[in-house]
Amino acid sequence: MKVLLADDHDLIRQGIKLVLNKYNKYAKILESTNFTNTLTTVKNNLDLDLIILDLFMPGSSSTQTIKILRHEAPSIPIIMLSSSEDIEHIKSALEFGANGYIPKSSPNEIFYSAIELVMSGGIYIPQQALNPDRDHDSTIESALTERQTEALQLLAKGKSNKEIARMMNITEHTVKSHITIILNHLNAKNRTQAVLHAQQAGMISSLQKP
Amino acid sequence: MKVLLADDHDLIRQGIKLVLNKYNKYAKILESTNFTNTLTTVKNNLDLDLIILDLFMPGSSSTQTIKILRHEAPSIPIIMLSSSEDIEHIKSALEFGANGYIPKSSPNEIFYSAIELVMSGGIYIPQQALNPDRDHDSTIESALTERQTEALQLLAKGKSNKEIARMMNITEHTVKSHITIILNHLNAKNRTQAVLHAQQAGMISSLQKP
DNA sequence: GAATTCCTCATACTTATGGATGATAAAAGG
DNA sequence: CCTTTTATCATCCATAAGTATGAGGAATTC
Repeated sequence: MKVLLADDHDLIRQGIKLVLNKYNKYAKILESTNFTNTLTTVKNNLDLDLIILDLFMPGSSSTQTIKILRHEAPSIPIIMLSSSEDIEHIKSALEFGANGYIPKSSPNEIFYSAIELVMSGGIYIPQQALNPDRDHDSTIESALTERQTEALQLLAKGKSNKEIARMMNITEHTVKSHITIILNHLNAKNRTQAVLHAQQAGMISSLQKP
Repeated sequence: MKVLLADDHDLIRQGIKLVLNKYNKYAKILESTNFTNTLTTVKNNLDLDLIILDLFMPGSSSTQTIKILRHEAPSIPIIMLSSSEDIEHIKSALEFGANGYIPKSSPNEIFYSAIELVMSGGIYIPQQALNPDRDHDSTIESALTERQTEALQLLAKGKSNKEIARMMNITEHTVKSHITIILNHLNAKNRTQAVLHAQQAGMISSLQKP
């Protein structure tokens, strides 16, 4: 297996190399740290099995990079890497021909799996690219108290005030009090917006069932 | 982890159980071998983490099955299984709300990885399901009509009925008509749930700011 | 001990949502 | 031509959601 690792951060390249080596002990790993370097490496190694590409690399915009690489090597799978979880960039990367996108914050298992699937010809789209990210703590979050946060979690499951009241063992009145504060804090005009904003701010625990 | 394994072939269920057990030693695996059985099991176990569904099972057509299951449990990930690699079937399965599709011929590693990724919230699309025009067909839409879909998009931005009415150039009455149908279709009790279910089903262009 | 914050509950009111039901017109398809 | 689907609008009604305002008790902080 021959992989190109295009990222300008030494540390990250190091980490990925470890993962790749676990995935395949005999993987041949090429590296590049800027755009021109990446491009020439690709041109000279059209037998690459995979390109792992940082979203932000000196020398070219992310979409441009993908576009050009796709043109040079239409059949080599490209996995995008990014520390930021900027949704627009992810979207355009996938549109321009990337085969997968992996947030750098992904646990190793996800990383393995995504590489495996993309190498086998599939496309992997992570949760974050579908629903806005939820990993970084926000300034808004600290503004909500414990009970308010509890209410928000239930709100974010689509529960009604009555249901929330029952589940939190308080009256509907109190729920309304909480919700009003939540709406204000999230700058939302109604509960649906509150949920959306909360999702965007990463304030909602991810693995819950409605 | 609680998984429903819906397949009428003993052998296949056996094999999948092995894979699942490797994936998670303590996975609780339910089984069903026909459509009605599958449906009741789902209804009685809305806390399922995953449904693995054979494309061809006695009692219902494949798309119908997906459709109905999606309706009953809009937020449970569904992975389709199939021995045929009929592209049309794969496509319609994905269109009707499956979160992933795995050919039975897949090597175990792919199988394992796909389960992992779908469970973590992503969508896995295998090579077979992709045609030349990859940007056009990746939209996962449902049986909602055009105007209903439009309304849903606005709903999913947290807009009120009044706002939706203004933006769609119709009366609030009509908006309500649309929304009522949307709620039914998504098996949601209120608009917030509708948005959540639609997000899960991949029915919203979720890359938009609220 | 006083002030503050949080949680709780309450009343009263306005507006939003959602369901039931039905009518009309246009378009599509047999 | 007839049927079905879709989109539109409508009325009536019940319930949900949201706002304003205040008040009491517990815990915390100053």
